[in-house]
Formats: sequence, structure tokens, C-alpha cells
Amino acid sequence: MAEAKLMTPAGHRVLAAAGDLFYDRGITAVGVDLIAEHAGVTKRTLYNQFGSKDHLVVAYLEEREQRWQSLVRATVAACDSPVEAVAAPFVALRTWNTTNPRGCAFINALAEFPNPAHPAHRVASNQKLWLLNLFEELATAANSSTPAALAMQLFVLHEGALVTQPLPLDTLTVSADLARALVASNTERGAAVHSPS
Amino acid sequence: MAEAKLMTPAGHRVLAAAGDLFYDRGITAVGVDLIAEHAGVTKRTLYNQFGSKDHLVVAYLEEREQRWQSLVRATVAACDSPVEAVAAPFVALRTWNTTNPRGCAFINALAEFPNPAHPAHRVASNQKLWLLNLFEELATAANSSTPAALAMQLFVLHEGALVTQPLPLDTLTVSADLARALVASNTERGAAVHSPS
DNA sequence: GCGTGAGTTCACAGATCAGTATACCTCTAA
DNA sequence: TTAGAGGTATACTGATCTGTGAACTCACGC
Repeated sequence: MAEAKLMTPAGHRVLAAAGDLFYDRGITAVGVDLIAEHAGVTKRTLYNQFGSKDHLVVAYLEEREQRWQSLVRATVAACDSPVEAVAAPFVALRTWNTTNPRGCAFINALAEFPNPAHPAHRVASNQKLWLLNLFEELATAANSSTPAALAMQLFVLHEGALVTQPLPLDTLTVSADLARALVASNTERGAAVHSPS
Repeated sequence: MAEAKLMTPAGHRVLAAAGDLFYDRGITAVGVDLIAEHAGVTKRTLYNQFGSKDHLVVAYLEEREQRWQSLVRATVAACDSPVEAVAAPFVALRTWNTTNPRGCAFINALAEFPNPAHPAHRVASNQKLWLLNLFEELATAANSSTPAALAMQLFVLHEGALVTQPLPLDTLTVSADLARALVASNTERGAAVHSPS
């Protein structure tokens, strides 16, 4: 991730081309020849920069991870209150979806690499746990009575909205609304629908 | 689907082997040679029975679809009340997960075949819409005030529990509990946390 | 001037992929 | 008895895959 600065111009073009192609068509469906061609670069250069396709896949996922986490953090920082901030990832997701309409790259990577030992699987898995952890931090900061349980609920809602994105349904609005209702009933002293066990 | 009866014994073995391998390792990662070997069958027989790998993939998804829908319907039928039946797919999912611990085959198929024109994409997509439709029917039968909105909420929760299955978390309990709370507040005349728009 | 590193060109290895061809075997039903 | 369906065995095609080898160009900094 910190290697972005010391990456060569051709390396950046390769990573950009790989990003578009992997995300649009799937990782295993895209060959290195196609990536090199789209980057206007020789296959030799690709291998000089990244060593192997697996390493390129990891770089692709880490690049997206960084961009997504930056967006979420900025959205959290822009919130007026800690309570509002708990639902910030849902707001960030709405922004994100406008430029990333083909579902979640990490979920797709988990599907394409079921083996937990595969480096791409680990990156994607860690990304999901990062979000769950963030929800818990935000819930704690908002004085939730049961931050861990609330975080898990929000996490499930978030992933549900993400994974149903390829379908012609507006699930994001549904899940974001429900998330805000859960946050409200779990932080204010109002009547809770459901007190998480 | 109805062709299961007129499938040859070798054909059944092929479909069974393909089912295991596709589900465990991913579809594109498994070649026809491996399937034929695991089925104790010649590649010629595989092609005589299914014509192409794509057709075999479709048969694999349809077989799982049939098994999953049967389980859900049986779970619905075993419920004592219409209100209880609305959450039946979550109960069915708990049973299903004990023998299918590697996530949702349809979500994985959507990730592996992003092209909506691909027959495997269509089968998987239709399966998801079937579940959403079932939720709406169940919600209507339980006298929900807003069955379409409730169904969408339950659907998102269900898919969220499914997609987070590869992670070491018990998201199913969380989403099932929350689902039941939503059903209760949307069918009884109790205080609703949130009235869906 | 001269070396160094980034990039190119292009050929090629070795594997694996989906799918086909040919010839033979065996059981059943007409 | 014989035809045909289901299956086996084996070799093969042609494409595509990841990855490498070796020689070349070019720009920049000492």
C-alpha cells in the first residue's frame, strides 16, 4: 500500500487497467495478456512490476481497500454527531455505488478464491472485519448500550445491501433506513423494538 | 429440472461430482477433466449427458435451487402460524448451513459470471428474486401492513447473513433475531420501531 | 561519456482448458 | 439375433493460460 509512491508510471497504468478489468469481468476471467494490452504495456513490464498475477490481484484489492476506507473515514468525519456517524458507512456506500455499480469487489474475491489460505481471500476477509470493527467503535462512541450487538446488526444490513446490488432493487435505501432506526433505538432512551441479546 | 428422472446413472454421478467440486472450489477453477475423474466417468460420457460445461453449470445451479426451495417450503409448512412462517427462511438457512458451510452458491455464481446474459447468471438472479417474492407472500399472509417493504428488509437481512458466512461470525443468529423483531412489530399492533416508507 | 534502470520486442516454454474422433465393449429389448 | 443405447479407453485439436529468456532502445544523472 505504501508502495504506491515508489511505483513506476507503467506500473500505475497496469494497476489501473487491472482494476477496471478485474472489477468488471471477474479476476479469473481476465488474463495478464489482456491487462497488459489495456495498459499499453508489455507483459514483461507487468511481471517486472508485480512478479505474478496473484501479487497483482492483491495490489488491486489493497488499492480498492484504501480508497473505500478513505471514503468511509471522510464520511464519518463529516457527521455532526456521534449518533449520526454510526450510519455513515451507509452514506458512503451510496456515494461509492455511483462509480462502482458492479457489486463488492471483496465479496466477489471471496467467491472466486474460496481457499482461506489464498492471499486475495485474506485481504478481502480482513476488509470485512475492518468494517465490523469500525461499526463497533462508532457504536461505542455513540453511547450504544450494546455496541457489539448493534455493530453486528449494522454489518449484516450493510453486507446485505452490498450483495444484492447486482439485482434491480433499491436495497440500499431499505437497509440504510433500518440501520438508522436501529441506531436511534439503541442510543436514545426511546422504546426499542428489540434489545439485542 | 424435470429431466432428473430421465438422467442416466452416470449422469447423476457427474452432476453429484460437479456439485461438490463447483461448490467447494469455484466453478471456473474446476475443469471438466477433474469432474469426469471424480465421477468415475469418461469425459465423453459427460459431454453426451450435458453437452457443454455451461449446461452442466446450469444443471448444478438448478439442482441446488430445487433442494433449497424444497427445504424452505417444508420449513414454512411446518410453522404453526402465518406470523411465524415469515421468518421460516431463516430457520431453513440454519439447517442448510450445517451441510453447506461454504457460502451461497448463487451469490458465488453471480460473482463468477458478472455478465447478465450468461445463463448461470440468470439462474442465480432468478433464485434471489424468488426468495424476495416468497417473503412478500408470507408477509401478506401474516397481515403485514406493508408487506413489500417488510419483505425487502427481511431479504436484505437474509442475504447479509448468507454472504458473511465465510467469516468467523455468527451473523445468522443476529439477522434471524432482528428479522423476527421486525415481523412482530409489523404484524401485531405493537409499537413499531420504524414504519417502512 | 557512461552506466543504470525502466521499458520494449518477440519468441517460447509448459501447462491446462473445453471439446472432438475413433474404436471398442456390454447389456437389454424387440 | 441383432440393433442400439450407454459407456469405456485413448488420443487428439486448437486455443488460452501464466510465466520466462535474451537482446534491444532510451532517458537521465554522475
